[in-house]
Amino acid sequence: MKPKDEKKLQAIFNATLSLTGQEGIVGLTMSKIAKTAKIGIGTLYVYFESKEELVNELYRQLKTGGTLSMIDDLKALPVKPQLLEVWKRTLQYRVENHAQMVFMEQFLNSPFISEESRGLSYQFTAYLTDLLETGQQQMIIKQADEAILMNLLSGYSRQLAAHLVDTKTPLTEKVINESFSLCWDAIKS
Amino acid sequence: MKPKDEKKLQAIFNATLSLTGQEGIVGLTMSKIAKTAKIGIGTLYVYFESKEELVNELYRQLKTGGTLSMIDDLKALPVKPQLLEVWKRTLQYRVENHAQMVFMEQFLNSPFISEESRGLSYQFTAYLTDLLETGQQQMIIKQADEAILMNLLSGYSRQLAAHLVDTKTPLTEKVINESFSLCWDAIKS
Amino acid sequence: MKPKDEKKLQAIFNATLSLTGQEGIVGLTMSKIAKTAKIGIGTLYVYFESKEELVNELYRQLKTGGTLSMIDDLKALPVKPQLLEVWKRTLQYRVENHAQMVFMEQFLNSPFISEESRGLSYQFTAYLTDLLETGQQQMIIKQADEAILMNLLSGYSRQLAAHLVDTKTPLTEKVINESFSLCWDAIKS
Amino acid sequence: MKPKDEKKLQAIFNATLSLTGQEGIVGLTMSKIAKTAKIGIGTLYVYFESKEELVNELYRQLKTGGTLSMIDDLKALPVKPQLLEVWKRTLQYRVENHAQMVFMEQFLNSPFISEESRGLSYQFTAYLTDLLETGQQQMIIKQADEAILMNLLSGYSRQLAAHLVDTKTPLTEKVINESFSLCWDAIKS
DNA sequence: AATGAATGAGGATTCATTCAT
DNA sequence: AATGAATGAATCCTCATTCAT
Repeated sequence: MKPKDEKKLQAIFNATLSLTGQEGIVGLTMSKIAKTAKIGIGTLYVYFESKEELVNELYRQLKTGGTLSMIDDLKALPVKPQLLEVWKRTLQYRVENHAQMVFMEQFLNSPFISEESRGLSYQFTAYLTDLLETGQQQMIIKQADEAILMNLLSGYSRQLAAHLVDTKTPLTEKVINESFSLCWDAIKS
Repeated sequence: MKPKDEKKLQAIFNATLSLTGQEGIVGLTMSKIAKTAKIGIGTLYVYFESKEELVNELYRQLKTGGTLSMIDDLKALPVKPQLLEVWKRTLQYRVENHAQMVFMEQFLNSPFISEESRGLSYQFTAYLTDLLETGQQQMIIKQADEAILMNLLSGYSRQLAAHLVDTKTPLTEKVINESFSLCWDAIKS
Repeated sequence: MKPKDEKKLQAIFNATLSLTGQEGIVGLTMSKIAKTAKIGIGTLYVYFESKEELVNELYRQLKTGGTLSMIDDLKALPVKPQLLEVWKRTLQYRVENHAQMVFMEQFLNSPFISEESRGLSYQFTAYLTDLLETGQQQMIIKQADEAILMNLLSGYSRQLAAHLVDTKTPLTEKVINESFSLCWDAIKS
Repeated sequence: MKPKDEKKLQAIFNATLSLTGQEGIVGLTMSKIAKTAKIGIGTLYVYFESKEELVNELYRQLKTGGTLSMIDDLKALPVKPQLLEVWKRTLQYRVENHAQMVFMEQFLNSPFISEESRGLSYQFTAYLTDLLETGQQQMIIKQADEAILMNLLSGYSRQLAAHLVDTKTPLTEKVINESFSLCWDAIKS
């Protein structure tokens, strides 16, 4: 990759996200991306060697620039408030960046994904697992297998965000608190 | 659909599921399906008018023959045992039929899905919503918005099953009970 | 060819003519012929070894059963009345059997035509040439090259019949007489 | 149509005409056209969206660039000399451009023809009808129905040209004059 | 660096023909 | 004799990628 123009790069990524939202990753073609990004097809190949590279690069950017980046300032908080804040931010991010979520999900099941990209999937999980472990050590979270706990949080968050977007329900404080309350009741010891 | 040979029809569906599991719905081609099902490409078009029809028909069959069919005998049970049994069966079904789950998920985000197929998505949800409502009337389930409750169950179940398959963890009674215990703590009033 | 059932054979020919009239010889398929003739595709191959044979056979039948058969009783007439009668019958035949005309024309330009079929094209022409020659010997027809005369008659007849069918104009005595009058003025010496 | 390279466009049209001449419009395939025009199949689709568009576009070009364009300078001539000149030019054009004539005829009976293309068919006819009407007003042409007159001219011209090409007879002045003489005798009052 | 015309491998679909019933 | 399911070669068309400008 030899990014020359940051604006063009963003236009390409935005076009890719927008098109995936509309027709799914199945209908994604290089010429549509170029047209939507208002550049020539040839130019696309100046920025990315192939469709596969484009799509993996976008995935990497979303992973590192997305949920992962939003937790750095929270690590000092106690477990429950930290979890609430993570819950809130994650829901917010997922609702506000639905196109990104759709892209990532479809990408994970596509033949385009590289081994390297697949590795990225688990970094946020790792953070959450750590947090839950801390809670268990403090005796405030159930002593169940971490995967059992983790999957509730991540699966619920994913599904709820999708539901809110699908039904165009706004993400109010009430929804955040009610849903987090369920989570907490589920995992607290 | 003009099913002439039930065995061939099943071979086609199995081939489609198997291929989707390997390369995702993006990599699904008619010739691969035919080759995997050990029939001629032309034969595929004797059974289905197009790729779209094939894939929608398979989805319909999975929806009506899958989770939906497993709940008829439970409706007499009290809410909590009924929910536990549904939880158990759903997890079991999802773990044992992972290819089907992957197919359905990818299909929902593909450009192949017809309006009619999209309508099928919500029947199991409707059953669960009913059950939760009954629980609320009996004052044993939280008075939260049903979507808030529903999404926890469905999102968790989906994620947990995927995790078990991914990590090749067997679905033991312990896992079923522990995970259901989380669910129940989350939604009980 | 092993014609077993004359009715079925005619049903096949009628279906072929009807379909050619609707979509041209380009859109002619064996399965459409079978469906229109209300027989199984397999049965078609009991009557004809191939599409090519079917279509050549039909052509032969039209040629020998059509214009060629209508002139036997006229050969005794004097030139002008004979020509008028041929003109009349030919126009009538062409207007009433337009589907046949379309089929023959398209067939002549298709890759299906066999050498043998191509030979059939010229029998009617030969009769007309003879008749014109007789007229020339009797000094009532111009001493021009026969092809020059012939092509006027055949080209005009073809075009006029097509025009009448196209504009749904009925073939009245007036039209027959006026058009023949033109022909006669053209070729008389 | 987005003509990028005029030479390539002409190569495509020439290939199409040549192939139609050989095997008829039935045997016309996109890959044969590409191969004959010495371009890639994909390139064909840069110039034309579909086989149908290609073939309709060619028809339009032949119609507007062919017989229609050859009559502008004649409109000042008196009726008979004008008709003779049109007769001559039309014959010449048809003999010299036989592939075009075959293509247009087959195209008219193909399922490819669009409504728009069908409309083009009648412009030359309209010119001739006008000319004949003028002749009728000047009392030098028979007062017969114009269609009766028209079809003789057009049908004869078509047939004669086809005959000349078929028998490889050169189009001499003698042929032109003799045939026109027949026409004139037919229609003069 | 930017472009888009050119390319052909690959995908969906059709259709003449075969063959077991 | 009659049938139509089964077949795959051949067709139309798409799309990732290249390359000359």
